Amino acid sequence: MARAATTADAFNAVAEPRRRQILDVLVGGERPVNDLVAQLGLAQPLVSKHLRVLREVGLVDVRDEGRQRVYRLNAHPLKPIHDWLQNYERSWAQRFDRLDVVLQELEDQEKGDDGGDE
Amino acid sequence: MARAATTADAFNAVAEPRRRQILDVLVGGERPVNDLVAQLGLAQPLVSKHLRVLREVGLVDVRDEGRQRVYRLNAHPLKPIHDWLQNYERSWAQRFDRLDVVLQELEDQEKGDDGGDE
DNA sequence: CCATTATATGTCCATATCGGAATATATCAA
DNA sequence: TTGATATATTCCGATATGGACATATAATGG
Repeated sequence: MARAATTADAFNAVAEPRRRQILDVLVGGERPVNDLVAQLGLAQPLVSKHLRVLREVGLVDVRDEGRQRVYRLNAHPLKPIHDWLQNYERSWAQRFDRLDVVLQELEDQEKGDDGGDE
Repeated sequence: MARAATTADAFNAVAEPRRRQILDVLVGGERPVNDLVAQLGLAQPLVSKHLRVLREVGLVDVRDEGRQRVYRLNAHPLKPIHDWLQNYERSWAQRFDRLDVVLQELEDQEKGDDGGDE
């Protein structure tokens, strides 16, 4: 077996930076392919292929609008990623027990502070 | 160019399910490799290889403890993923404006319901 | 019908994957 | 030293990628 298909998962689909860029544009509202091509400065076939992957994972929907195809974001499949991350949120918010970090922490607290930990 | 290396990113590293499983175990505290092998039921070399990837991305730290190597979670590299997702959180929380979805929504509410969305 | 615009698909290549099997390395024990 | 235990690395094969380029499909306007 090789690496899981990019279409296997939102995890896999979103691992590709261009694909993330595409979604980032689509958060601003639906767009026809050429808009994406222009905004991202990528070759049109590339964009189409990335859109295919996103579509297969359900991250975008398409609508035919005359000779254009308008793509629209559907963020739902991202939720599992978010959910998975929840377990770890505390881990990067919380201080580590490595000595240097702990010292930093103490220093910060001594300094008066204006916010507890978030 | 082929697909980005798994070690390129936390995004890429975490796209692999087993790697996520490993991290999921490590949230519970540091573990030597064999513990992971046992808990995950994977071949030892496989686990070692996945751990290498996680190490290269900085998601785990290692400590030598006698003849064992104890791995410890470092969730920091996951933060970029979380940050990226923030833009989309509203998108799956909010209701969509597609007619069918809206109707569904109304229906569900009328029905009293015993399960929201998953 | 033909040309043009908008998008999708197919072919090719270099690259890197995950997993399995075998083996290397390292530490401890007798 | 020899052996056992714990972990890492190497070699292999099947697979699929992203990108470049060429081409197919589809809709629109003469």
